[in-house]
Amino acid sequence: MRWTHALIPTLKETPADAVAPSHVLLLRAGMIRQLGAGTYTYMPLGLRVLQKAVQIVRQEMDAAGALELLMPALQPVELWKESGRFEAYGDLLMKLAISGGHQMALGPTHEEVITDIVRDLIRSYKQLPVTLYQIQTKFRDEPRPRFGIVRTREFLMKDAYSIDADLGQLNTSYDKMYEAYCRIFDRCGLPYVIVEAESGPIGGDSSHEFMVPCSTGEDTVIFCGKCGYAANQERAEIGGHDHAVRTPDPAAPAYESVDTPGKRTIREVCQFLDVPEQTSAKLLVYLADGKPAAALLRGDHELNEAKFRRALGASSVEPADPATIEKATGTPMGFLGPVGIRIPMVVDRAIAAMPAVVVGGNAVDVHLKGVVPGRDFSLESLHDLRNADAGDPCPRCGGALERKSGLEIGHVFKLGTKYSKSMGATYLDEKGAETHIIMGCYGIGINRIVASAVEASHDANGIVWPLSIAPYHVLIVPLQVQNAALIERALALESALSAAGLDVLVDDRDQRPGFKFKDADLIGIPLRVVIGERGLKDGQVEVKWRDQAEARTVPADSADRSILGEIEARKRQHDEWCAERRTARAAARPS
RNA sequence: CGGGGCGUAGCGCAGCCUGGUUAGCGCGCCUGCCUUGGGAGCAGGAGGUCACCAGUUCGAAUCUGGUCGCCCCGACCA
Repeated sequence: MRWTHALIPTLKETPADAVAPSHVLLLRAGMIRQLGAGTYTYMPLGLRVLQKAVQIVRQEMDAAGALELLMPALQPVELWKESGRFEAYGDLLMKLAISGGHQMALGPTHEEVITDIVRDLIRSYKQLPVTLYQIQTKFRDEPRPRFGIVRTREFLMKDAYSIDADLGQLNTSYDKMYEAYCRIFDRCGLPYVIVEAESGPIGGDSSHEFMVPCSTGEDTVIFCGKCGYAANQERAEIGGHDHAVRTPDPAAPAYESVDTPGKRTIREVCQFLDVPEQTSAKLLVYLADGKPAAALLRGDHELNEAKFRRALGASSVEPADPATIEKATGTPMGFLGPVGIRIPMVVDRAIAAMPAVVVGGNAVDVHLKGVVPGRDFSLESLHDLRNADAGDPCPRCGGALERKSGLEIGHVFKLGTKYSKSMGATYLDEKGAETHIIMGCYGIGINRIVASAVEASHDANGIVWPLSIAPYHVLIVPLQVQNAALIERALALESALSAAGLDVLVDDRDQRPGFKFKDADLIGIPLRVVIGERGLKDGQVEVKWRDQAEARTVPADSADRSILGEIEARKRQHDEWCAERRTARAAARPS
């Protein structure tokens, strides 16, 4: 492909709206172009990267035995009402009216559609297990699209669904997908980590997310450098609770009531009373399955809603609004406390380790000082309720946890019978008994493969694509394009390399060398071949890898063979690395 | 949905506060000359409903009100 025919609109200046490295560089490299908030065009160069990622995903899904199909993005809302997710998804679901006044939705995911297919077509245990997948555009009315193609309203997703007869089959299907994901991201050259993820109210015994650590990541990963424990902060447990409960000091004085006019937040109260936030506690009121319930946490800690939900045994929790709070407790928000509270309360373990706390007085403009946990309020319902954070003890080994941000590129998830029950998907087992099918779902954000590759691999000059998903393998840069012999040589080299199966771009623009080199670095094609009059005089062309500082020269007459050799060697090296990782995973897997 | 910022040429911006010829600058684009190994130089040129609507005014990019759009922080995120 010649650059002059390729429509690669590179930009020298950084577009003002772009902040994240992947956003800036993909725009500047002419790979994407914004249409509106959360909607992007993939220009030819960007589309090539996307399609290479698609191809890798498809190959590994097929190799794992999954069957590809294609479901409609346009779905009847009735299906969503049937599963109960019409309400649960809320505004995130894009709805539209079609002719005849019918309500339709643009699919944000396809559990409902797949379950609808399966309940008709799967009748017998003999048809199981089966895993189906598709690569398709998804729609979500994101309240806040951001970071370029990281979070958009329309995106390309590979979603797979395993259909199994029992838990044993589900575990096998899940493990296959897990392994396929490792192979996919290994092949894409992404430095991913696998973390335990919150599986939500569905339960299910496991869920893992594949994360690429980077500053634009929207998730927080909590990990232990000592034992390798890693979890999404939504999921991460906190260790070392065994000895934390403290006996109330019998000599402790009674608590006292203090006036705190207008001081509602922890910060305001603590500053007003001149005490550290770690010595205060806050009472948060939620609606758990519609009924008020409270969580008591240390003032500087964050509530983890999933832990709270599990502690209450509820299927959903949501923050109560101020009016509801006042109605349920008799006290407006800002002055709530555990002493004499009238609604069910669970207490975070950290509270039990405190000798005395500052809390709300359950009356306007009143807080209480010197309240003793276990004496002035009950510690019967003690749970791990807060978000783990850096410095907390690891739940496995007790070492100090650390945190970093990560970009979620894949998620594997055991659904169980959530959809087969709500939508009536059953099969007949060996004994002729009607049984609910068991499902798993597995997603990969294809666009995020592209974004995270850039986040993980770029420098001051531009993108450094991994060979496997680079838009082209080789960029040939003829320097003097008016020199017919030189251009001819460049095009001959292109033909030879293309014939050998490589993707080749030729920068045939009539520009100064510096200009072309800058663009070459920006778009990040792995191997650059410079053909100039100077080198050609000595029968040499220059070869330089994007990820290496130094260029080398090779004889021009055999340039095709040496370039092919270099690319093949790189590929082989990467394949071997992938194979080693596979072997290591297989060895680590409990049989 | 709350807070903040911004909308002037394909991109980056100035002008607005203090209304007044033909709305400017840099990059990019077109033509020519010149130059040719890390985003050159000179000359000429094309490109604008100043986001939109309404108002104030003799006169609005500029002042007022409204609408829309975009970005950032937060909330939210199967």
